[in-house]
Amino acid sequence: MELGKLYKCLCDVQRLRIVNLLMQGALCVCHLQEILDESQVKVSKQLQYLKKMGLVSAQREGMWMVYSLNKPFHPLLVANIQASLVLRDEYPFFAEDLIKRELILKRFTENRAECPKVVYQSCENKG
Amino acid sequence: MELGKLYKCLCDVQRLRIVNLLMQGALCVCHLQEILDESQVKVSKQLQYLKKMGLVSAQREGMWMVYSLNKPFHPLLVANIQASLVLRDEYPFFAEDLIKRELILKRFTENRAECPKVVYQSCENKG
DNA sequence: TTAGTATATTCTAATACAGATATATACAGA
DNA sequence: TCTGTATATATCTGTATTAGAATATACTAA
Repeated sequence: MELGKLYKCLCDVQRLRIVNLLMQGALCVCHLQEILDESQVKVSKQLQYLKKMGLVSAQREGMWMVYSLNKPFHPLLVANIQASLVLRDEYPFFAEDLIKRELILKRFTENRAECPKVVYQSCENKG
Repeated sequence: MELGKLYKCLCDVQRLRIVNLLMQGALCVCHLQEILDESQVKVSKQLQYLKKMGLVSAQREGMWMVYSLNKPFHPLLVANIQASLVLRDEYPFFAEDLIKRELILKRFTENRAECPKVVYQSCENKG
C-alpha cells in the first residue's frame, strides 16, 4: 500500500480510533457510533473514506453493515496502533475505546439479537 | 503533540522522506533538494509545513538554511521511521535516501566549504 | 554595486476534506 | 403495506492543501 494513503487514513483522529477498534475485530456502524460518541453521518463518512482507501471492507448482515479491517494488516498500521496504545497517558482514548468495545461485546452475550453474527464470532474467537 | 497533526506531517511521501533524513541529523534545503530530486520550491514549502506543525526548526548559517528535527523526537515518529526502514522491499527510498545522505556528507569531508558547520558537526558526531 | 547562490513568499487555480443538514435506501417485523 | 431501525448519499460551506510560476529576500564574493 502506498505510504501517503496509509497515513492519510490515520491523520484524522476519528479514523485512527476506528482502525484501533477494527484491529480487534469487526464492528457495525452503530456500535462504532456508540463508542466514538459521534453522529451516524460522520462515522459512515469516515468508513467510506477508509473503504475508498482500501483499508476496510463492508459486509451487510440484516440491518447491520459490518466493517472489518482488511487482512493482512499492514505492518505500519500495527506498529502505529501498538505504539499509540503504549502512550496511554497522552492518548488515553485508544485504551478507553477498547474498554467500551469490551463492554458492548459483553452486552451481546446477554442479548445476541443486538449484534450481527460476524461481530459475535470475532468476539468468541478472542476467548 | 496532537496525533492528527503528526500523521498529517507524514501523509506526504516527500515529507516522510525529509523526516527520515532529518532524524539522522540536520540538513540544508539544497541537500534535501538534491537527495529528493525535487524542485527548490516544493522542498522549501514542505519544510515550511513541517515547521508550522512544530516538527522541525530552521537555523540560518550564511547562505544556507539548516533544518533540524525538533527534539525530543516523538515516539510515534521514531516508531514509523524504524518500521519503514525495515520494509525496505516495499519502500526502498528510505534506505536509499540515507545512502545518498552519507555520500553527500562524505563529499563534505573533502570540501568543507560546501556545507554548513551545523551539518558537518552532526556528521562528525556520528562517528 | 553587481552578480550569483540559496531560500522564501505570493498569487492563482485545483482539489480534497470536514461539518451540517436533509434526504434516500435497505432491511425487519407487524 | 406501514413503521422503525440502520446506514448511505447529496448538497452546501468553509477551510486546508497542493502545484506552478513568478518574484522577492538574504547572504557572499568580487
